[in-house]
Amino acid sequence: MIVSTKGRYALRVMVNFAQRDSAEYVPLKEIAESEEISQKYLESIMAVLSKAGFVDAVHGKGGGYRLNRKPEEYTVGSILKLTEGSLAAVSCSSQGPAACSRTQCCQAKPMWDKLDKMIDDFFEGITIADLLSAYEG
Amino acid sequence: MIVSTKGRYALRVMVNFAQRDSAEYVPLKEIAESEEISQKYLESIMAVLSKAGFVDAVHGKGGGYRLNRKPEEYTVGSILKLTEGSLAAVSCSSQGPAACSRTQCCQAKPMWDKLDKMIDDFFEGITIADLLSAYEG
DNA sequence: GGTTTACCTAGTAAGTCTGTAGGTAATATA
DNA sequence: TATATTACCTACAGACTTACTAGGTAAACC
Repeated sequence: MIVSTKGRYALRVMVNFAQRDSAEYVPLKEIAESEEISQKYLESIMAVLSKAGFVDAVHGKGGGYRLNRKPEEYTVGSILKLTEGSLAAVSCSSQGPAACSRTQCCQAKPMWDKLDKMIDDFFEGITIADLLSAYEG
Repeated sequence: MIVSTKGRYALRVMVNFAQRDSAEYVPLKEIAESEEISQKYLESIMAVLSKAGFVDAVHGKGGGYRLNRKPEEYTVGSILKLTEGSLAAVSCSSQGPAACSRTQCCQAKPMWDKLDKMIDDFFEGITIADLLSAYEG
């Protein structure tokens, strides 16, 4: 599996926002109920989206969250990379602690690299606006 | 991440076999040392490959494992699906306990389906023979 | 001051990943 | 027949991830 509930919930929430009046702030509670997602769990997801500047947030009554760009300006890739951390097909090809010592001689490396690029291109080619209009590829 | 060490080890082992005399049986110990994989962990992977008929196995001295087809007859997809269980991009689109109740109205479903097909086509289009000859796509 | 909202830290039960440990069964060789 | 060599089997375990829950604090509005 490449995309967990965290990324999928983030996408659903962004689509939900996109379906509403773009000027209106919607409280987390309302989104959570509308999407049947645990309110507390959704908090952690909204925190990520808010911190990254994907949504505006205001406190207090009448507050909540709203998109700050047009739906077509959010790629699915940008949302998934933000919430999932990485969309890499294998852990070994990345830099860092999981990096593989056989990278130099790995006969599968070009395959993983090509797959990573294919997946990235795929997700970067789809926007929230595409999902809104019942995306069919 | 979509492919864990289990699947990657399986691929490496299959490539290792393909580089040897196809008639010769190679003991697990030798493969494990050659690939620097834990012998005990590799046992569990070979058990899967053997049970599925991907390799022949014989007990006793002079025994071990060997391929029973030509390298070009093993797709990467068949090996990964066998060892990983599934290559699905999301858990919710599959049948079974993880199935999503929103399948009917899910606006992202066509996207996941298309991605799954893309990944499947990708892996089914590459064979062990391709990896042998330094696959470059 | 009180309500409504976002924001923050911490914990946790269940599952997965990556192995280990210790045996039994089959085959070849002496 | 005895012994070594190999595959095969069951069970466990520590670290990590996933998908939450619990309980607060801070900001904005009335």
